[in-house]
Amino acid sequence: MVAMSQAMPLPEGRDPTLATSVHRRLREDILSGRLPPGQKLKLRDLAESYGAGASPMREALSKLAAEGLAERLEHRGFRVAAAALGQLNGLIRSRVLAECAALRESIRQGDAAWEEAVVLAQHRLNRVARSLDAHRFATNPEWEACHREFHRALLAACGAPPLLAFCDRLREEAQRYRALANTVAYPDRDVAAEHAAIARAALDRDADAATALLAQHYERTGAFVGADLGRRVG
Amino acid sequence: MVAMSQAMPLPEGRDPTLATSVHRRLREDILSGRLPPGQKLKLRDLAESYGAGASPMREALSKLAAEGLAERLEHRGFRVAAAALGQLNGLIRSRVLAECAALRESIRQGDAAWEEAVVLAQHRLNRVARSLDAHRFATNPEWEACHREFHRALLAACGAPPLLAFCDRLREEAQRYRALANTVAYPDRDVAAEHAAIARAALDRDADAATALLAQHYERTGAFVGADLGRRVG
DNA sequence: CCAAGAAAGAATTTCGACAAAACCTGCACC
DNA sequence: GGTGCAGGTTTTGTCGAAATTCTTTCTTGG
Repeated sequence: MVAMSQAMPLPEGRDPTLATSVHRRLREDILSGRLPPGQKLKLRDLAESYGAGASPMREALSKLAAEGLAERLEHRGFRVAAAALGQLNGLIRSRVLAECAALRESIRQGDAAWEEAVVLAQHRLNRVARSLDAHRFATNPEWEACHREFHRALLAACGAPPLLAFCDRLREEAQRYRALANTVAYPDRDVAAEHAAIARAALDRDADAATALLAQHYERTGAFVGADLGRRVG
Repeated sequence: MVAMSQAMPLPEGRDPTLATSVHRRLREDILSGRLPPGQKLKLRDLAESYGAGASPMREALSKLAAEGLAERLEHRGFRVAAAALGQLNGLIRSRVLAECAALRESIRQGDAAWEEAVVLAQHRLNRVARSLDAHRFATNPEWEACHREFHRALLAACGAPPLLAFCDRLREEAQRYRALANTVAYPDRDVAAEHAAIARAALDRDADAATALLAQHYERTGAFVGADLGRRVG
């Protein structure tokens, strides 16, 4: 009964509007790096390639611009958001500050359910291969999803939904930078061990250690990506 | 030469597009409370009242939805974002966490220019009346602007632009809640003294004291607004 | 030869009308 | 008496073309 009354009147994404569908696809293309930073987004071409009119396209672009994944130039159209070294640094610093604050609060407030969710997320992350190919690095979407869930689980108990949404957005943008650099960067540090250390510190309610490890985790990744980005630009 | 080359090719907001113009006005109407939370936003009515077609209106609404000031319901149009007590609490907690993190970093990194900017912003805030009317509370836009600048100046040196942008957004949303409750709430606490205390602690590089005061500052305001909101709803 | 200006070309933005979905109302039926 | 279904109505979402703006190119004068 409950299931039915939930399934029928709230199908959520039952018949997504063309604008939102295009928005999702376009976002995916930007995050994956298929649309490179700075690329001009011509309405005509996009409309043709995505099979939509001008209105839904424009709506999607406007939304992307509000999310920071595209830039809008008045009367000059849209382009994919730039990806410069300076912006990467600001992004990483923001991530460290925001996530450490959320993690500290999560550790302070988290209950047993939160602990279990962290344990579970870490377990699932460990059971998935990071790369689809054993020799060459090829991003595994499933690992990416588990990775995201793990980090979200850590912060989930902070009781500040807007902050969590912000962390999600930063995570997305960071994923974009990683995708832009990933053909080269397959650093052989032990990411799983880092995750384990963070999880343990969090479960031990050692906020100082957990936040320090988390900050290190992000700054290290940022250094790799930044090095590759810098090499590519100049 | 330099002045001319700066004035001509980068007039920034020279000829704002109709969509952005409408977006600004609509946002102002939501933030000021003229459009109450939950209000249905019918495209036809809006288009008529703002003197624009469907396309720019829809684009503005889409942007507002991405910013969190409006909600989108697929195939069911838009409505002004809700303003419930639970959301207010999450908002305040987010503000406290994000701004305290930014302030701590700002205190760690701020140089002499940052100190001077803080002093200046506080001075300017003190010279403006908080209410336009001495007897009854009537929001003074100039005071609001100075208030915003003061809090921004405090965080400005943290070196994390995305985090600052996030704080701006939270500040806006908080301003909306204040506007929704302001007919009643003219608490006679000494806000100027609170600001002075925060500024002094920051300039003394006492991060613990400064963040504690800042958190108290927001939580106190939140308590007032929340009390009024609760009285109105329940 | 270089600079400034006009005109053509291309792109963005906006409008008005069309199609599709949701909503409301009234009616028959269990 | 309430439920479910058909009708019309309102509202949203989409398309294609017009209007405006930007960009580029070509010309003209110094």
